[in-house]
Amino acid sequence: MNMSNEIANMILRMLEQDGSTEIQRNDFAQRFGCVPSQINYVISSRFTPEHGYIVESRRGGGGYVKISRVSCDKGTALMHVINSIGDSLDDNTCRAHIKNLHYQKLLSDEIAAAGLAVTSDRALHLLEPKSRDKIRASIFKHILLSTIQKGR
Amino acid sequence: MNMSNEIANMILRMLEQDGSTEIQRNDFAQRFGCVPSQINYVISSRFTPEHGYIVESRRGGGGYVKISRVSCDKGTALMHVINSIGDSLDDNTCRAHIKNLHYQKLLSDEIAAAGLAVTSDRALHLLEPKSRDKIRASIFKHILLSTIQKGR
DNA sequence: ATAGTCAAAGTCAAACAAAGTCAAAGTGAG
DNA sequence: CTCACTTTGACTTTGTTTGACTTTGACTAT
Repeated sequence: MNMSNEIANMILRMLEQDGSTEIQRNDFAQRFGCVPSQINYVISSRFTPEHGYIVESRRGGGGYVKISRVSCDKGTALMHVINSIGDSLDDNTCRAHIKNLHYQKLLSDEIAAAGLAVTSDRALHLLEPKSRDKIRASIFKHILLSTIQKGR
Repeated sequence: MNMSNEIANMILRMLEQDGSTEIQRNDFAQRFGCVPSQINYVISSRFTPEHGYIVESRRGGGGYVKISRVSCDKGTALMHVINSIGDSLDDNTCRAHIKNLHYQKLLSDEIAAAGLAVTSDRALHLLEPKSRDKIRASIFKHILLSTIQKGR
């Protein structure tokens, strides 16, 4: 078993408690006898939004990395949508997704409106069409994820 | 938890009463076992106008530092924020805006979370830092606008 | 009034403490 | 042998802590 997997397993075990942990990147790395940036590697290869996790962090003294699993009830449906989206998403397809999810009551009026506003070609008009679709995909995934967060 | 956070929490607790407190910088620092200028650091990193606070102070004998929370009324407040933003907006400033608006109840939990998600460096990581801030500004304005739309 | 003294608060930069990025080098399954 | 995945480390960026030095205001003695 390679180290990245061991680290990922450790994180997974810690998540079992309440679906969220906070780690100190450097300490953590030391416990595993690896270089700190390996933690970043593990996170970015295994704890992405596509995998169903949200990661927040802070640098500087008393910094941390917090990993949380997004809980799945209506969440699963949204996760399916997220997973169905590649790394690029055009305006029309995006609107269709939002309207559909809204129709299915998986998105509130407010979030649906915000989602449309924020992924519109209008909001992204500064970008070249090609990167526009990439960014749109990223933004759209993030807004969906944010509605899955436990509690909301 | 680092010291700056503890100090900030203390101030926050004191603010809970009536939205305003007065402290003695040196005494305060001593209670926390830190150097007085750390209080300035905490204030200037966490109690800025952008965070929704105003700070007044006086030097000399019997000096003080007074921190108060400011409040506002909706649509106009949001428009002010929108207008105050140029064509570029960094992640920290953006987060501060959102948290402040959320705290002032001008943004719902859900929209605040979505706003954070969608404007995060994480969501925009594909972009070069420079265009990132431009797009963030655009996205942020659009999401605020979407919440002003009549009805919501 | 005026100068002098002391008690605040303010400024600024250096030192320190995290986390993030990126690309080069290593590894192993097919 | 090759390609994807992993490991490593030098360098960057962000956030915190500390302390030496400055400014301001109130009070006191002349």
